[in-house]
Amino acid sequence: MALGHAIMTALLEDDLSGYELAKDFETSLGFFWQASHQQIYQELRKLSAKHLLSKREVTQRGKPNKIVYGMTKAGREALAQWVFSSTRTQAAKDDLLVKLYNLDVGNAAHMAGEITARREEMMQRLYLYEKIKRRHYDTPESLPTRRKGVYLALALGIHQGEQFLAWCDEALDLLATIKPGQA
Amino acid sequence: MALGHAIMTALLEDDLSGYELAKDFETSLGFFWQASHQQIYQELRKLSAKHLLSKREVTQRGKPNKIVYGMTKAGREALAQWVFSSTRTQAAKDDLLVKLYNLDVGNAAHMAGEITARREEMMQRLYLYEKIKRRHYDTPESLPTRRKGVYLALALGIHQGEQFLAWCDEALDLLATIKPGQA
DNA sequence: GTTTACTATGCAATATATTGCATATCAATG
DNA sequence: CATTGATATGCAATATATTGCATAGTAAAC
Repeated sequence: MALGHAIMTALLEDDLSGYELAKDFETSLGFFWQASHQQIYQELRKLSAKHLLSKREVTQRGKPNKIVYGMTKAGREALAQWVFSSTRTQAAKDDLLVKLYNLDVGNAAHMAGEITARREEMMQRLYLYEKIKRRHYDTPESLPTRRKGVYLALALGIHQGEQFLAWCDEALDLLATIKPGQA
Repeated sequence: MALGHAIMTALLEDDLSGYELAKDFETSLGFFWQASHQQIYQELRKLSAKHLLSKREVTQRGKPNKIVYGMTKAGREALAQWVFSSTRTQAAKDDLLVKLYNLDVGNAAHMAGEITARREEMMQRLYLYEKIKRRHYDTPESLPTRRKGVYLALALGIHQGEQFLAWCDEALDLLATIKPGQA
């Protein structure tokens, strides 16, 4: 139940409602673990049923009331223990790669278009990563321990992003050599 | 139904049984899309129910009979069309990154162990990738179109793998600075 | 003043994935 | 000769994820 652990991780420092969590997942931890609001709401209910999270309703003016979740002692313990479980590498399942296996003269231009779009997307994400890095994680050695971990996740995102850009360029070059009428 | 498309892609060149497909998925396409045999068998039945695959039973001596699947005309058309659908980037969901957000002095040594294991795994995979590349994809510009696509997938795997190794080294260096008794 | 966007949560149905188990034959290992 | 491993397929149950829809108030835009 990795989503549960991702949610608990996000709740380590702040108590949040499902809506706030869903927003959070679009940035920060969500860079590495995406989840829709439906998934988050369901998981929150499960986790609080297991007493890993506490819930309390917060009355609001002008807005619907929200249900704010927070970690319980049991939750903190379960999360801390989970870190010690061993997990294997998971292959990144990306449609783009399956599509590449289907490359032919007829779809080469479309593939180049998709790769260009991905490149653009990644550029924007990298810009954001770099901004966060410069602002909060400039001198990793002097960070408190937990933030060193966050820095490492960010560093992986940056490295992989940069390498992805380089790959896009290589791919676009090679795709450009594919002309209709060839084998 | 991306798994279905991955399966059809694997069946483009050869007709295969579920068992053979499951083996194939451990190498080649499976580098980029993992699936268990249960998933594959179920998906095969669905695809043949939709007439995207044909099935025939092959009697064997000394082994259980196998059911061999092959692409139908409808399957080839559906697959070719799917390539033109647009798909977004999916964040790689990796437990390791969520765990890193939970880094503290107590689990730093464990995290270093996991990263070392991942590094080792990746080294072996890279060795395999490089072997395949040298043997079959040495001069990408002169490959037939479809194999250019496979080459690009492989190139992405190699680039990302190499960058992952570099990240592991950085991570292990930083983790080594975490000593019990610090903040 | 009506449409759109944001806050906030949820149900229901379907699709996809994982885990555990079951069956059956043959070949090789110990 | 009993166990293990490879070949070959499958059911059932559960877990996880996606899609579409529903509700409901406020604020800002047009």
